[in-house]
Amino acid sequence: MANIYQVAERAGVSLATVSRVINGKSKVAQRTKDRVEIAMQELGYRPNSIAQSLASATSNRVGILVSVLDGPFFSNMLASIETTLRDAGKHVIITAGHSDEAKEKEAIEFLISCRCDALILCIDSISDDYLIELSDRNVQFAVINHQIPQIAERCFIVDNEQGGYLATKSAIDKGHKQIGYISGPSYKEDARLRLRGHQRALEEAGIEFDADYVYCGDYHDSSGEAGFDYLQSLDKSCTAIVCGNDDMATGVIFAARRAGINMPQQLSVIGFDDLIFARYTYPSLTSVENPISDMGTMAAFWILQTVYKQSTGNKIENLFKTRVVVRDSLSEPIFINDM
Amino acid sequence: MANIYQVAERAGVSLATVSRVINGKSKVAQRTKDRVEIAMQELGYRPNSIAQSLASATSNRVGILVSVLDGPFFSNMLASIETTLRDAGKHVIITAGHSDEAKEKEAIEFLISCRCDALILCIDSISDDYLIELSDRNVQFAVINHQIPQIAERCFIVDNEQGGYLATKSAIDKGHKQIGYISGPSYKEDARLRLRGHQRALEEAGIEFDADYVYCGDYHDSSGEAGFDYLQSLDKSCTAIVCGNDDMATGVIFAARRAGINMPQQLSVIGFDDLIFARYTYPSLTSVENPISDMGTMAAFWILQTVYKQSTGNKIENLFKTRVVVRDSLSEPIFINDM
DNA sequence: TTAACAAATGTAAGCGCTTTCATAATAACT
DNA sequence: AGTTATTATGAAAGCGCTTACATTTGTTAA
Repeated sequence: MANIYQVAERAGVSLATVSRVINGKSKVAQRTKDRVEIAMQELGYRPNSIAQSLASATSNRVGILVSVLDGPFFSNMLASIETTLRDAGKHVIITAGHSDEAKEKEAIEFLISCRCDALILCIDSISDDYLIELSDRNVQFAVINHQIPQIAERCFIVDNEQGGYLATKSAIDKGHKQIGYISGPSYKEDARLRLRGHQRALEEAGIEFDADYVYCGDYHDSSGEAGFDYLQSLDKSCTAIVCGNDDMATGVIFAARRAGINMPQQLSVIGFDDLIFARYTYPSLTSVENPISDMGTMAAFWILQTVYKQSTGNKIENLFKTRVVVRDSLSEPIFINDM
Repeated sequence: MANIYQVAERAGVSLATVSRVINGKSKVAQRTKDRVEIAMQELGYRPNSIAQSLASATSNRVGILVSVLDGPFFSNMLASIETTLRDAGKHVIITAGHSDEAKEKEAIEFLISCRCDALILCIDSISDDYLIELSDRNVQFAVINHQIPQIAERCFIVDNEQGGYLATKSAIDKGHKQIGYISGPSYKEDARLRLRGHQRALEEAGIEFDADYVYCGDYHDSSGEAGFDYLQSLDKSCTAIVCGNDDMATGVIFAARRAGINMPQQLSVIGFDDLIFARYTYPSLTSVENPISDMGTMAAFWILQTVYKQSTGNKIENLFKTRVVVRDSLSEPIFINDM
């Protein structure tokens, strides 16, 4: 493949001029520019991005760390990040951290050693301190789904409290009063915030919060099943169960069907994340939309503006609001007299 | 970050020697090697992969083209490719072609201009001729899910005919005789092969093939619904419907439930691909496993061996067999006398 | 016409490595 | 010890660009 010298020779200019027309920064006379462009055309020239990177000390690479590559949660986000960054001529290097602190750190170091200009991190297990240290080391990065006050401007998060609030409120609005809640693990900030939103919705509706009606799961469907069994065992059974995520909601639906419960007539179920399969469950799952892919795009914009000094014309928002996507799993409760 | 000169200076050797210990190819005396390694340690040195690429004319990049990044079909494959290649120290650049010929070509050219050493292509719309031309241009690439006789050794495909055969056979084995088939679009090779497998299974069981019981869909769930409606309108209604993929099978399940049909008692449904949501449908979907992620891994191995001359110790297989994953949507038919 | 300045282009030094070839050090022989 | 075959190391060119600086060309005003 042709290189810059050959283009320069063919166009009868020096290689510096060719470089100028490639980068379009400094001024080149229109006539010379045309000549160079024709020469590039004729030779099928493509700048060697590796040489460009070496010479300019900018790799045009952005590293992405997600906990898992497969699974529906991140793939939309990856897709939108990739599109945004590719349009800006950046390459994306994707790695998985598998929710393990050592692996996450290793992945970050890998991305740094790839000379990424910036990182987008969806971390699970890494401490805030490590990230703050990274930021002190002058590593450029954005964080998705995790709030760190010291570096808030580079954190992009969903309003989990609001999501939890909306989920429970949508049940209350339908007339539910006995509402169970299956939470994610309490060491996770998002799980705590969603639960807090749930409480606020109850409070606001004048329904007393009863900790017995909260089951603490682990975000996997099996704990949804366990949570359902637990909630069933209580004195007053719930007419609705709000879950910290869709996986657990699926577990609830499984277990409830196994128990011969009619949904949504006897039991409404609400999830969180609105994953792709929410529409495939039966009944199809009402869920709180998690705008993870918008957050990815925003993080990409932030990087383009902050790191690459490109003005994308987008206003940077750090906090994303949720909304409830209503499907069949939520309906008015049926009150059966005196059971 | 330290560079190779600083390491050389600290270790009291020339940079050539440092380069040798980095690459581990040529011999270096143990004593010098130790000194260099200590120096690298002390300086926290990491070779600059960009400079390495430029000097060695190997980018260590592998480009991946899939039709869509989101969606469950490719994400497993991406994950396994990424893992395999990263373990071998290669970077992965991922692009999406969106099932559009122009975009797919553009994506390929993008990957080439990224100086990828090799490509893994999951193409939808690009002609064989273009790929053969690519291969003549000496571009190294593997193709997944598409068979091109002239370059068969770099094509990794699933045995679609066998998959179609197994799907229908599993219905026949349960006692079904009236089996409808909803095919993917006939311009797609995989759709044709799956249908051919279906025919073979019927033949083998002595069931006469009736083209009326084949509906040609487009691989989307809406065409599953349409296919169901069509098959219902026929004289003899089917006790089982075999579908060219899971999306259409989902459509069948939706439409059948809307029509008040009990599954699987009155109707068995079989899909193809065994996507993640197959277990979330109700009834959960029996489906033919599509080992797409194994094919991805194999393509990665092939590249490591062929392009990078690393012996991975894996035997390269080009054809992948399928198996049926049995779930609730398949059962014995109930024959109702004289309806 | 020419001095004074701006705009366009060229020159050349890197960027941090790999790799060929030459040289120095060591080992293995008479 | 002297010669030759091996092995370890160093010197230097080059990968294809970017960019600071130098030089040339073009433009304008006196």
